[in-house]
Amino acid sequence: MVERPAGKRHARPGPDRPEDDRAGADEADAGRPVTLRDVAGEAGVSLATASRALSEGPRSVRADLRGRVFDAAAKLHYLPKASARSAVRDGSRIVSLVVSDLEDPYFSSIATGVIDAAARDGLRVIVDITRREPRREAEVIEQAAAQRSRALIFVGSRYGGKDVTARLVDELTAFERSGGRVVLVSQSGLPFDTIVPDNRPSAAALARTLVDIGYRRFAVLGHSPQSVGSSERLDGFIDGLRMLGIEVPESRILRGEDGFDSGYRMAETLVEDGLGDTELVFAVSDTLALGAMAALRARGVSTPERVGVAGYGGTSIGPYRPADQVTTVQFALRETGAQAYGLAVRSRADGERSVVSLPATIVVRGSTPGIVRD
Amino acid sequence: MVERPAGKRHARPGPDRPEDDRAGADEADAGRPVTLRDVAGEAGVSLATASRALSEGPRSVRADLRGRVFDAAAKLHYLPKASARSAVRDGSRIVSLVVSDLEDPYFSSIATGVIDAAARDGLRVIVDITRREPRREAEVIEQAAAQRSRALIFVGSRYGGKDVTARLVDELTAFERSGGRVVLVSQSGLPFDTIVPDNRPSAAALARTLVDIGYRRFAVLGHSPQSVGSSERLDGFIDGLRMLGIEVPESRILRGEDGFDSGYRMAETLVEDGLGDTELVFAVSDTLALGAMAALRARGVSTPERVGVAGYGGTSIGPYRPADQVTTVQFALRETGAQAYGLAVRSRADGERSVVSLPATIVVRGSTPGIVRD
DNA sequence: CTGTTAGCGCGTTCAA
DNA sequence: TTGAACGCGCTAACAG
Repeated sequence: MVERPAGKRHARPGPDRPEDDRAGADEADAGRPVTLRDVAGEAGVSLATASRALSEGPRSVRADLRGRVFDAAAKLHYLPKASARSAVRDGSRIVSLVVSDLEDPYFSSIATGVIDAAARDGLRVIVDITRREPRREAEVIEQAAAQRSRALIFVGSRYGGKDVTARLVDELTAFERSGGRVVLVSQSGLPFDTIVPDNRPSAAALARTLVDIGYRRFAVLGHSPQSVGSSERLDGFIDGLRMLGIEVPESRILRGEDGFDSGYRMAETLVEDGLGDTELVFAVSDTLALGAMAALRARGVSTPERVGVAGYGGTSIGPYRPADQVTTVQFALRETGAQAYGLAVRSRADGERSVVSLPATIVVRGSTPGIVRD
Repeated sequence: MVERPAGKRHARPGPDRPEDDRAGADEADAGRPVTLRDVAGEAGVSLATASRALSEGPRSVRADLRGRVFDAAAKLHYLPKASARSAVRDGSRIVSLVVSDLEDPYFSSIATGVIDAAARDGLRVIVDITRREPRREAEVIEQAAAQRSRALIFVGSRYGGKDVTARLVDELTAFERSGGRVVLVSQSGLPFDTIVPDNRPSAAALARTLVDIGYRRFAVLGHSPQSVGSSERLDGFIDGLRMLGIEVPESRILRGEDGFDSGYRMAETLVEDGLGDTELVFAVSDTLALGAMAALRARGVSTPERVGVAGYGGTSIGPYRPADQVTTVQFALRETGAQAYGLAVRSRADGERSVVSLPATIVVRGSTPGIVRD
């Protein structure tokens, strides 16, 4: 299974080899990977000295020797083998990041934040994609443990049942036993460091903003109550309006799946049932909002002129015409990734858990030009 | 720098410890990572036997012992330490993937393909983001070599000068010396396995398709000639038309930067200079095409009715109205990632290089309804 | 400040 | 088939 020619293992001259072979260093270059021993030999020092010279730590090695070692390393193209390092140092310089779908801009932005932040520390990131399959999740958590990843950052909420979640907690706990740290993003209520979007307050803030620019009569498109996040946004929005003395009639609150088509259908229903005096449609996701916008136009309701549209998420903003750009609530996703990494590597007391909430920004765009009231 | 309490290293009882401690296995569980030795002890066999029992290879171990070892491993939650494995087996079960920008759907789709394909082999993928900075590129290639990554998949074309490219080749070659394989995606002409989009033929195919559905008079928006890919698409499109006996007048060929705004400006210029009998605007990227579409409308040119618009790339397709969905050339990006991985791990003769070209699909959408001619 | 030595946790020889 | 011993490449302890 290993392709290395047998019998070569002992071929390397021991430490007792003659010292006049400095000229022979080039010839021995035949394929065999360069080790620290080669560098030490080339520089005429011991392994320990070579190791110390090349290590980051406090320099306890004479400058000239240090220089010779560096030269030798450069000449031989020496690269310290990471696995050998972590064999003795313990803990690899790797972080594991688990997402359900890397093609979703939400996740790829967070991933970017994690990777960039880790790179600043010289760490690298293994990205795993699970598609929310519990089996796959278990697999990657186990692999991360085997790899002795310094941390495991798990992004995305799970809609699974109690037992599925319990099992996940077990697996993550097992990972922690292997010496790593766990950070959850978007998944709240579990006994690990956590970063969650503050759905409710931010949806309420959006409501206030919309009222500020003149909207008074609203319709709301929600989706699956299974999704904790989307319910929170719906509630937050409605509560936010209520605080301002505005009620959304029950007949103007629709629920369906997530997705463009679902938004389209819900908006169609809305129009068929009679839009009445509705001035703005809020959808709990941007995709839903875009679908609604398309349906409104298809049904002859001009938007944003007759009815404004607002969404939530801030991820699916293409370079389209201003009137098609949806007002939304946006999260600093790259920063979120960076924060998750920060949580993962910060020192903390044993058993201490942090919960940080993701700050949001209200982004007002072409889809809600506002209404001038007098 | 290492937090492990000093002095614990030699605390573990040697192989000469009494054998009646089976009941004590649980109590000794205090934090220390479980090693193969623990498993062997628990199962009452030697390390070698435990190792063989747990290894995938040809089973040369009695069934009952095998069972005992498995039970012990499960009981102790044993996870073989990857770094120790690759210390002796050589070669880690890790692949490095280098992209310039993971938030770009082009790259995140390819990454998804690579990660999924690797997962099927039980390999995991480290993703590095370089933002096209040569220094960062050099860094991650070096880290990948230190990590002994099995392969390095480098995605995206470089627009750097000759010397920058030469240095990149050197670094990648050094990586190969470290025992890994190199696969390039979108970067052609370098001495490694390569996957490239067939820009020219696919642009020509798009041209044929557009002629098929009735278009005869074209304008073309290109961008920076530094980008090899975009020039090829431009040439391919124009040549494709020429084969059908259609010439694009030089005055209808514009060049600028890439991006929405650039497309917008170029289309403005086009309108100001007189659109004439132009029936379709082809832009060498989707983003450019969307910008052009916006500008046309802003200038009162109805699209797709008066002028159709086509783009290239197929990545920036949001869930918008049909009329805003741009006809384009689309690549199977996930599949490309999977192919790149396949190239990376396939066995091949020494020095053999493959070049595979990325198959494209012409996607006709709302922005080019066609023209009925009689 | 330097060199010698002892492992890290595994897979894999070589005898038995 | 099994076990003892070796070594992968490296860092950390211990002497000099």
